[in-house]
Amino acid sequence: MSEDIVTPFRSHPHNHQRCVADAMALAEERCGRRGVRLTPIRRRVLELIWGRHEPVKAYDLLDQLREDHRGAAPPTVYRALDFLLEQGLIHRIESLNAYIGCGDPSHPHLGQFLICDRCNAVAEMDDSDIRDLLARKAATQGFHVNWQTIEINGVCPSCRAVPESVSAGDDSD
Amino acid sequence: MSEDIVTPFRSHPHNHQRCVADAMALAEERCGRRGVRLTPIRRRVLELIWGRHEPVKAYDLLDQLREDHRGAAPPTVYRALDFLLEQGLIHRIESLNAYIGCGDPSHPHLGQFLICDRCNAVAEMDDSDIRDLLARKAATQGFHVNWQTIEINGVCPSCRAVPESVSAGDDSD
DNA sequence: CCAGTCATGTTATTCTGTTGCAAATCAGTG
DNA sequence: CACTGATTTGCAACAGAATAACATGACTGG
Ligand SMILES: [Zn+2]
Ligand SMILES: [Zn+2]
Ligand SMILES: [Zn+2]
Ligand SMILES: [Zn+2]
Repeated sequence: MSEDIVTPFRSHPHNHQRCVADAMALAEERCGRRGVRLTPIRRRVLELIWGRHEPVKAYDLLDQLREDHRGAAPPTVYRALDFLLEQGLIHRIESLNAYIGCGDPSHPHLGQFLICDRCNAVAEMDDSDIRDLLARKAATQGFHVNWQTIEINGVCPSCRAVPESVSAGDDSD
Repeated sequence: MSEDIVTPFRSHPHNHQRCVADAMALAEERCGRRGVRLTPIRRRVLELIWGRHEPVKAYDLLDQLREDHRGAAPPTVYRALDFLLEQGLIHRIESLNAYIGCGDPSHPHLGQFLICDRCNAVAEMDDSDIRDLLARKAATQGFHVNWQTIEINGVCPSCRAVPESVSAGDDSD
């Protein structure tokens, strides 16, 4: 199947405790298998990212990190983020300068992201149709693709079901 | 035709003087028609962006701007950039924090960008197949699309024709 | 001329991310 | 254990990207 919804919109409340726990377990396992170290700082940052189901900013992470890790500085969090990105455990959302947990770190991939402008929810897809179409279109230009950044902004299902004004941000444009 | 190459890779050297002049003329015309003012600062910034056929950084623009416009400050250039973005005369490349001239400002559009990691060349597409596929895929998630950021990194045709080491950046990964 | 809008000047600040080097920790080795 | 080399962290400074806030100037239309 071409369409792989890695992280859907969390419309119905889910067991988030478990959701995070699963993600952490996957991460542990993956790092073990790869022979890289998911150190306490890295683990904590990943936890903080998963804690919200939204894109998280580096300096927000830093603030939270400082609460129980006195002496944390920008490099602390950026190094952890670099590690997590390398291991495919998180993704960076370029258009937001923010980071989000990867819903399927079992194989490395670039995701395609649906970003709700009202509630900040993000769904991750990993759709081969999209990947392939872009690669094909690029090829017609003689271009060889190494990396794709696909970020789609709009309104998620939950927010569409709601009168404009209720959700976060008064964008009565 | 679905495939619209707005700005192709400039493989053969082209008449860049004219290329810029045309772009400026289009911009003048478009602003006139829209009843907005392409002031000297805005015009200069657009010129500077077109001067290179690459993504240009805001602070590089600022430096250049200062050469003949003493007293230019960050807001000077960011305000000009905002204006040019609004008028669809330039695009912002999110993954680079950089700006590039739009090859077809005649109608407003989001572009899809092919970015060469070796030589920094960028080609702009505005391909309805891509746009539509993404909209369709988003729709299957109940998502309504307002905006798309499509940035594809890789190697452009000219650079593919050249042994790795010659071009900028030693990425013998 | 006056008021209103748009554009610019100016200063400071915030947010985002990196560099460089020293200290600590860890894994393997004899 | 002690020695070594690699990885990770601590720390201080800095660079780069963007915005806030408020004053000033310039171009409208009456
Ligand atoms: Zn969850
Ligand atoms: Zn993912
Ligand atoms: Zn364009
Ligand atoms: Zn190239």
